[in-house]
Amino acid sequence: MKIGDAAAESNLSVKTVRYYADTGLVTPGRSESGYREYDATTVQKLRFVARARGFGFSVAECRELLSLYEDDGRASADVKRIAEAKIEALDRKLAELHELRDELSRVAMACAGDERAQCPILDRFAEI
Amino acid sequence: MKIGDAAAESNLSVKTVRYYADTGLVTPGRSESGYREYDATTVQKLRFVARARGFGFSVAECRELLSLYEDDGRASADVKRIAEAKIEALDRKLAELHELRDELSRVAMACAGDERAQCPILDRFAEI
DNA sequence: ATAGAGGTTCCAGTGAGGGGAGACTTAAAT
DNA sequence: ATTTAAGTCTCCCCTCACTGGAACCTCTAT
Repeated sequence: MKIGDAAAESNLSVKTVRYYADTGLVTPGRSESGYREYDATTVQKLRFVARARGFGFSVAECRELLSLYEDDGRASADVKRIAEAKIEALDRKLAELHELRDELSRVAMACAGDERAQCPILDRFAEI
Repeated sequence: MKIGDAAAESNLSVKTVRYYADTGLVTPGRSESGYREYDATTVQKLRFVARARGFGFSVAECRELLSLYEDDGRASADVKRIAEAKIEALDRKLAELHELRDELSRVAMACAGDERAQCPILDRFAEI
């Protein structure tokens, strides 16, 4: 199957699928005329990567997960370690964003939001 | 004051301060020899931007906030609107990350994490 | 006089693609 | 059989907010 169908079947854009081939994440064949040719296995890998990306894994992490996926001799512990590191990273990010959100919310609440110039939000950013 | 001191006083890197000058976010003067010259007002603007960036605002948003900060005739409503839009964006991001975190956590919990190949995490990504 | 610290410009790269040009191939409609 | 439309190819520039480095210049201290 050609790239357009492979993209549709994996819920990725054609540009993204081409990018994944360019960076060696998947290796489609080539037709005589030079078109990339995707077989079922390769499309399945694309889908795998699309889902892992959706879970917040970087392309580099997807590469690692994909090689474990392809490795019959893998240990599930290796996969779990990657997932747990990602969960911890998500927790850190969540805590940071939450704190930001709360302080911004506090400051915004104190702002009258009228036609006057006085503004606690700007004051907070300008704080000496 | 020269760029190194301005950077130190605003908790930014020299590279960042130069970038902000290149993109017109702040406009330092120039000494005869060509060095950027930062006065107190300009350093204060750098500090303002550094804090706003720390709150998650993009440089473009900082530009907008900075122009309100400099505008004596501003209405605090304009600032509040920007802040509330950012809070809503943060809420959306938080909800998304939280959902991700929880599902990843559920899936990881189901993984034995041993030397066997069977892995619910990979299964989840490979799901048909 | 010279060493070193700090300044200048410009170029390249990051992650993960998106947009578009110009050339080519393929599939469908006439 | 021909034409047209859609799809694909490579290539290059753009994003965001910087960071790193090279080559060169200026200032200060010894």
